Amino acid sequence: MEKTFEKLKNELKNKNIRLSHQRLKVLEYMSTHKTHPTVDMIYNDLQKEVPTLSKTTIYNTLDTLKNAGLVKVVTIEDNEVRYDSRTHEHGHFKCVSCEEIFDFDIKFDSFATKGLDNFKINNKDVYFKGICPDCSTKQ
Amino acid sequence: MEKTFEKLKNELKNKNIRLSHQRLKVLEYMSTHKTHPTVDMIYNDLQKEVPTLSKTTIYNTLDTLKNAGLVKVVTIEDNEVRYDSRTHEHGHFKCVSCEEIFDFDIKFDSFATKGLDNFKINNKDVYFKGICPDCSTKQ
DNA sequence: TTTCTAAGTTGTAATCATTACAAGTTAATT
DNA sequence: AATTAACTTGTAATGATTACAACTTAGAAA
Repeated sequence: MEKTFEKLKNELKNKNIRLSHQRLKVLEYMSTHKTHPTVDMIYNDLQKEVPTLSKTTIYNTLDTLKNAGLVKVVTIEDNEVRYDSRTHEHGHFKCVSCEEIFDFDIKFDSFATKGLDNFKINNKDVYFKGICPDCSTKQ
Repeated sequence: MEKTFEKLKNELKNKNIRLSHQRLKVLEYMSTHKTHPTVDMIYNDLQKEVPTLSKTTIYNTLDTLKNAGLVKVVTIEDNEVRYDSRTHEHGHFKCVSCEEIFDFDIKFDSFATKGLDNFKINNKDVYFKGICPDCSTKQ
């Protein structure tokens, strides 16, 4: 069940976050591009529509959206930060060949963990790396 | 079953990686400090023993050790990279209050995943965030 | 042991992502 | 339409990581 741009817009309104032109553009971009983009990808794409857009604004906006729970940060590699607007629980798989990031379903409750009694868990991330089917057959 | 420094040293030898003084110092540090240190922490601590040590060497060495499978990179936050010499399968929990990273046992096979048929998985990372028991009681 | 050399180390400089900041602009309330 | 706190922008500062060239060394060979 994906959230539409309109729904996301309402969520911002409800949280008293101003609906600036730039913010809405970034939000719309995130809701239509499920590619786990980097700041640079967002910047390069959106600049075509909004030439005055600043990269600082994208950083600020993503931070705002992150705090509002509308986007998630994906740190699957140590040298790039990606953003994800799918906020339901799922895992991330990065193909080390084509660099694409795939979402996959995962039941966090199914984890058999030991040694976390009395730990308050607020956030769970599951990152896999390997080769995607397309890249496997190409080799 | 933790690997001793001697065992790690042999693993380097077997992989034809030269046993330079600096490399052995970093390796020894990693095998005795299970704190998931950053490059800076390693640098600051080791400089006391090896004053001429360069930060570049630490980056190079950690990269070598990573490729040799003797250390793992932990990217639980988007603004710091940590290193781990425990290479058996386990998860990482970061306390957002005291910033400490805890290891926990987890059976990767217990994951119920959907949508990863035909994906070759080479690497799995599980990152949790929250509050550790000590910080919970202090509040 | 001594010699030799490919590989490793070092310090400096370059790069790249992110953040700080001050001046100008705007959403949205009155 | 006026007001103002919040937002945006461009530039500059910061901080982590990488590139590179000169120097040093581990370890093989003689």
